[in-house]
Amino acid sequence: MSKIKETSTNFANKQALADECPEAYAANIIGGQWALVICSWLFNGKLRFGELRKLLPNITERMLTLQLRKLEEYKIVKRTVYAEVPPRVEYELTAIGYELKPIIKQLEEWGAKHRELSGES
Amino acid sequence: MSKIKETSTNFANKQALADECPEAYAANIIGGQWALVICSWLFNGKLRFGELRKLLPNITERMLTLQLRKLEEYKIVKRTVYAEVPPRVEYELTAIGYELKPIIKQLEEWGAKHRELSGES
DNA sequence: TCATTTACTTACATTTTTTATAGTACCTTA
DNA sequence: TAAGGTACTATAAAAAATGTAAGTAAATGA
Repeated sequence: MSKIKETSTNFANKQALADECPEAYAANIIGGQWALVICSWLFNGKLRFGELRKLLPNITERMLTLQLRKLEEYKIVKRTVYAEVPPRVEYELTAIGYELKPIIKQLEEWGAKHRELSGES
Repeated sequence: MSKIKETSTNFANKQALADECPEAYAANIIGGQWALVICSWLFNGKLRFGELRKLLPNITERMLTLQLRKLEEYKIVKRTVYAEVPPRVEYELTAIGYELKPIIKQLEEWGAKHRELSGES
């Protein structure tokens, strides 16, 4: 787990910003490299660790683990472990996680539009 | 300007993700530590460099410059330099930049709600 | 006994982002 | 002549994020 240095200026700045600005608070949570994309896939329903890995071809197991752990910590996803061998672990969005759907959808639309504009100029 | 190493795996991953997922594309653009907050302030109208610096008490001049340059590069903000001494530079959102407003507003609402949930449990 | 499967974990290396500190140019005003 | 204000730039360092490679446990089937 990537430990954050709680004495760093960066940590203090993030805290202060998040305290004042809910959008910065939100960005800290969903801001990793893969978090939004993981959520996007989970909007369609539960997925196993291995399934997610296949859907995100370039992600390493380490990064997938880290991102899922972070999302779990913030209660965006729920992790269910089945006592089987080989192990089976399923990930699904929580209620608050699912509420990201319209936001991500809008972000997608904005991104597509922005790319179009940039491509033309 | 922070140069990106175009031979790194990280660069390739970001590219590939952004190509396929508009939300990842968007996240790359507005994903910096201060970008969203800068945009938030600019929704209310033009601001000078020094005004932004005062509104973001902990930001360094370097970071503010970097973030503004990035936002300018992606046509989110427009930079206007007045040929005066001492210099005056104004920043304002472009049309596509302004279209982030509803998204950021929703993010704020989501963030506030998430924080509330986390505080209670 | 041995390989197989799955979801990790660990140690380490590299890359990217953020912070720190000290400058600079320019004209105006004192 | 000197100080002051504005929006920066240069350089270095610290911190954070991401990537690489290898290893682990535990039951099952061969």
